[in-house]
Amino acid sequence: MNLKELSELLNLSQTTVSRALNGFPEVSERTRERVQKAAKQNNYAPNKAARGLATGQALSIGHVISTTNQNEMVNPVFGDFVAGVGEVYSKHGYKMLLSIVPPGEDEYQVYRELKAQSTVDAVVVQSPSVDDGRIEFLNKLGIPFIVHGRASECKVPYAWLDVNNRSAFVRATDFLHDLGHRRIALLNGREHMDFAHRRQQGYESSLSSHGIKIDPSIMFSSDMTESYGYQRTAELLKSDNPPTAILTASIIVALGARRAVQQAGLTVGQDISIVTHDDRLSYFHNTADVPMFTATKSSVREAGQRLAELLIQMIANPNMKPPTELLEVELTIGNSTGPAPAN
Amino acid sequence: MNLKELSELLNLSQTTVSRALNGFPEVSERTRERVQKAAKQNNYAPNKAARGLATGQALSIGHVISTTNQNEMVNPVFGDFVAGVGEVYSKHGYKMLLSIVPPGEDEYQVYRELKAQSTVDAVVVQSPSVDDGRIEFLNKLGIPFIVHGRASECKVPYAWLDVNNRSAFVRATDFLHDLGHRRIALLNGREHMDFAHRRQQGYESSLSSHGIKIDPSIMFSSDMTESYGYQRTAELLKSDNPPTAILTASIIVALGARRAVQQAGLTVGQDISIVTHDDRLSYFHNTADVPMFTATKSSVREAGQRLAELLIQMIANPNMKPPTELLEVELTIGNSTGPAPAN
DNA sequence: AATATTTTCCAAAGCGCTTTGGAAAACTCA
DNA sequence: TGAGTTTTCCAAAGCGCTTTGGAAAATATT
Repeated sequence: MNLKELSELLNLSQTTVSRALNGFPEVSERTRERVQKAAKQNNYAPNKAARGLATGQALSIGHVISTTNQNEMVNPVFGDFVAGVGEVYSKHGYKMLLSIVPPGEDEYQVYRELKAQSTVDAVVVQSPSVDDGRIEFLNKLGIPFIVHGRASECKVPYAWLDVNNRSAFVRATDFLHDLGHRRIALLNGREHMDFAHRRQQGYESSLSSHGIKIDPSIMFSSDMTESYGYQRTAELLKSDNPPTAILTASIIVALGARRAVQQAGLTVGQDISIVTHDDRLSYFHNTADVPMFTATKSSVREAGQRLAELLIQMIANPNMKPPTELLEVELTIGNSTGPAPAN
Repeated sequence: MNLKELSELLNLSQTTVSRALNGFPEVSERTRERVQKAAKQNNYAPNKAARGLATGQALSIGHVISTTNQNEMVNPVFGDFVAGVGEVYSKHGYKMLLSIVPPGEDEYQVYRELKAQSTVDAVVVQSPSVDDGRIEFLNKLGIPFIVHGRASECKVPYAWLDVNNRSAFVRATDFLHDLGHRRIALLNGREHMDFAHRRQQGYESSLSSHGIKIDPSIMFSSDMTESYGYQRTAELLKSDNPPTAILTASIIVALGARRAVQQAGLTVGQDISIVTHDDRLSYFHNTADVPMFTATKSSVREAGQRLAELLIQMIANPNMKPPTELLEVELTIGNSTGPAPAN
């Protein structure tokens, strides 16, 4: 069923039917109701391509995921982020267009094509690195976009929504310091990723403000896997001067760290404290009465929702200045921390 | 730059330019090269809406994810599956269209709209339940689709690609039996999910064939979270008649189980054996020289790739009978299993 | 009753592409 | 050389929608 058929069925012109459905004022309520009812009954909906062609809008938002950079899909955060974003898209009639860049192909070329083909109205940039080139590129290309995270070294204005990773890790480190910990290890994500870079800044800033010297030998940076948490922690525990506390970048890493601690016959929260960042992923409920881990929490799903809202505002209002938003984390005390051992 | 402008630039008709770019034979090689070069230089690509309108093809494939059914996005497998699928889509010029159904809204209505609007050429059905209604619905709706998994109770023919979950769990259980284990617990996924249902069948079938009575008190079914693995295992270990081996549905659950075992002061692979299914997610490398867990392995990413290829074949060839494909798993021996304790 | 104003509707253009049905040009062959 | 073939190209229709510019009908104003 297309517009022509529907209008013939109703003995109306295509214009009137279109206007009735799109809420234009120059059609009587009686007619509008009649049209809407018929559309529903006949399961009519305007052809997306035709509508897009006529209006110049794609009603789609692009997410380009590169797998050459293997880290992207290592990202367990992806599912929850997409769920948050997509929910809001749906409410506003937008579709999410996911483009996976196969290994060996050029991510920028994908953006160029999206632009040339008018496939999307805007794009979302995920997992920015410290000096992410996509921001400058997309600005030049002239396609509206928003970044989930930031790129520290990028000084031009652009739209972003980020968690305050720096303050989160300041607070986490301060918290451990208050418990008497003086030797605190850091199991960070890859350091070229902006979020990891900022967390490290927070960690170092807190230590410095308490007069503790920064010791690169207990600071690590890697993909955030369980075995990474396990390996580094096991090594640390065996070292000459083991830490009394560990700061990890994700629950997965924290699980690995905990495994190493237990295997060493020590108790988490007594012999060794662990604080982790927690993206509140739906399959890691760190939310018992007393949570498993003391954590800086921030829901990646809610971040996605908010980011989508900002982006849709930008599309509706192309001349607005790029919005930015910084989300603060919540520090929740769980079972994984306690006073530094007397020693 | 659109087709008209490009053709004027080249002093050719739009037809000729279009044909040159789309590989039609009735244009000379010299002209074709000239056109292709100009297109590249001017960064021309055909407008997607216009092309879709003219050809009747959307060049998009839909994935509809319902969040009312919270389990879907709890699914940590999502990211890797999408990566596999998307890679293949890209190679064939397809885009992936992700539609998140917000809580409280009707998933079927989303499919109806996709159909009415001709937004997609086909859809992928993920995470089918035992009696999944989507299969019958989509058959009636008349939109090509393929299921990742199967629906045991659905008897009409439909396209699917699945892992042989039954045989996987037969093998895993047999393996434990061969090691002398007689009391084997099952930490399954939600039982209405088809994959979980089939795994349970495999488990039960193996036990029965060895004359072991099935004991529902050591069989569990839940969302596959770490704390689920931990809780159930902790309880099992405290029970009167604890198992000597545990079969888990995912690495995440296995990690929880391992935590409980260690906390009870026991050793995995000695006091208690664990076998898990492993979807080979990119952020859980269970691939050391000797892997952490003995596991039935099957890459969800590769499954996605293969499934995408099947679906694209179906689109190209609408009358083919629905393809089906069953992937066998690999059983790899890791550190988490050993002979049943003498006792 | 005649005119002005508002409400209600429509015909047709245009969005950018593909594709049909030919025409012109170039080439064969008798 | 003239008729038939092939190669090379084009004008124009059509995909299904939105939207412009008016016309007809209904209502208000003098």
